[in-house]
Amino acid sequence: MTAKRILIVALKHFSAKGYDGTSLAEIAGDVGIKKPSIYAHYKSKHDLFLAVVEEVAEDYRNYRQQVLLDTKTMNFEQRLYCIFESMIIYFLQDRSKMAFWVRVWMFPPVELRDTILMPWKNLNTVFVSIIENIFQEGIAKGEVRDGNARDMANTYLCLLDGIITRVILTDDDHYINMLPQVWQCFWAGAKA
Amino acid sequence: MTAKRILIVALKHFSAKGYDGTSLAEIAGDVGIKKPSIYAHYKSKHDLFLAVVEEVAEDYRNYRQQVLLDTKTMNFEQRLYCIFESMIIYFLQDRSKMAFWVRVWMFPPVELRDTILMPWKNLNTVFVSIIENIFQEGIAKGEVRDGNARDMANTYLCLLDGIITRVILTDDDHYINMLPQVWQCFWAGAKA
DNA sequence: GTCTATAACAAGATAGAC
DNA sequence: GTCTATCTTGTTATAGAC
Repeated sequence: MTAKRILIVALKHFSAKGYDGTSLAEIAGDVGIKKPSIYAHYKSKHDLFLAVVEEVAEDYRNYRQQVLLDTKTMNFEQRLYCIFESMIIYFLQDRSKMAFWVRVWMFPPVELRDTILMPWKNLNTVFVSIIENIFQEGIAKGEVRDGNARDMANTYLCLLDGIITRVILTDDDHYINMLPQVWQCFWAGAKA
Repeated sequence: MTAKRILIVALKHFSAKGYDGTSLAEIAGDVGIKKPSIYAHYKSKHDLFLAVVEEVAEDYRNYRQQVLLDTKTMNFEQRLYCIFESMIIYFLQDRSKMAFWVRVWMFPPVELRDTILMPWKNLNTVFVSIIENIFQEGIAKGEVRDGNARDMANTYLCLLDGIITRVILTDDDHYINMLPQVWQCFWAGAKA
């Protein structure tokens, strides 16, 4: 199906050069068709971009849900680390997808900002709550030190974002290799 | 000086809409001049953009150096937290500058990628080393738990990046308010 | 230094043949 | 569904008057 091929190529271009930096002619050329043919599948550039966003968001939702399900029986540290690692691996396995993802959420095209950001904020709020609950259970069972579960969840997610941020800026596997050490620092703390 | 006014307005537009999403006509209009007048001060759009990058980088370099100097006499936790907080405050005090900064380093315009990223990588490497040294001293003096100083420095910087990332996505002061709690989580660890 | 006018071009989008 | 041809608009950039 041509529509799908356009979608895949569009993702690659949008992730590398952004919405404004990508032309439909480039996408068409890469697909092997001419520019006007795109309009047989998507009614505008906006429309194509939103389709890519939806595709990527759907994929992410499914993956995240699966990870949360697969780790359900683990103990707290194991589960938190496994979720942590899985999210990094998800983004690393397809750097185009990762770059697109981060670029869209941080710097969406102005005209589409509200359309795009609304569902994401919800997606994020849900995730904070889930992680918070895991910390809460950990505290209740004595596997996590006493403290505010929401603060811990936010720290956890900031650390996750930070690693993803730095992974985007490097081409090597430096940050995936030091994941266990970073986790160890978070888990054990810095205090003597 | 008109050149300076153009620079300030350009920063605002580039940070909100990116390089490709900003036209010289918009900038000129906001400054109160016509589009061709910009060429009396900057020889191209590239040139103007690079001037903004240099301005922002210079400001950041100076600020960071000052912070490192001002905190030199503090004890380790105090100093690490103070640097941490200062960097967040720096970006919060001017959200335009923060957004521009992050956007440029994460998603520079493709044609300027190499020009822009080379000096930044160096800027970052230096910072990692400085933070690593502080952790190293902390370990030596027993104020920081025994461990790898470089890993701690990387964790520290990932957390910093993560907070900045999340601050960009929210309009309120949520993340600056919970800074002490996030720091507490990092410093004390999550382990029971 | 700033302006008007304009060149030169690339972009998104549409019409209509096949 | 894909093409060629075309429209319209917006872009960077320059020429030359004031």
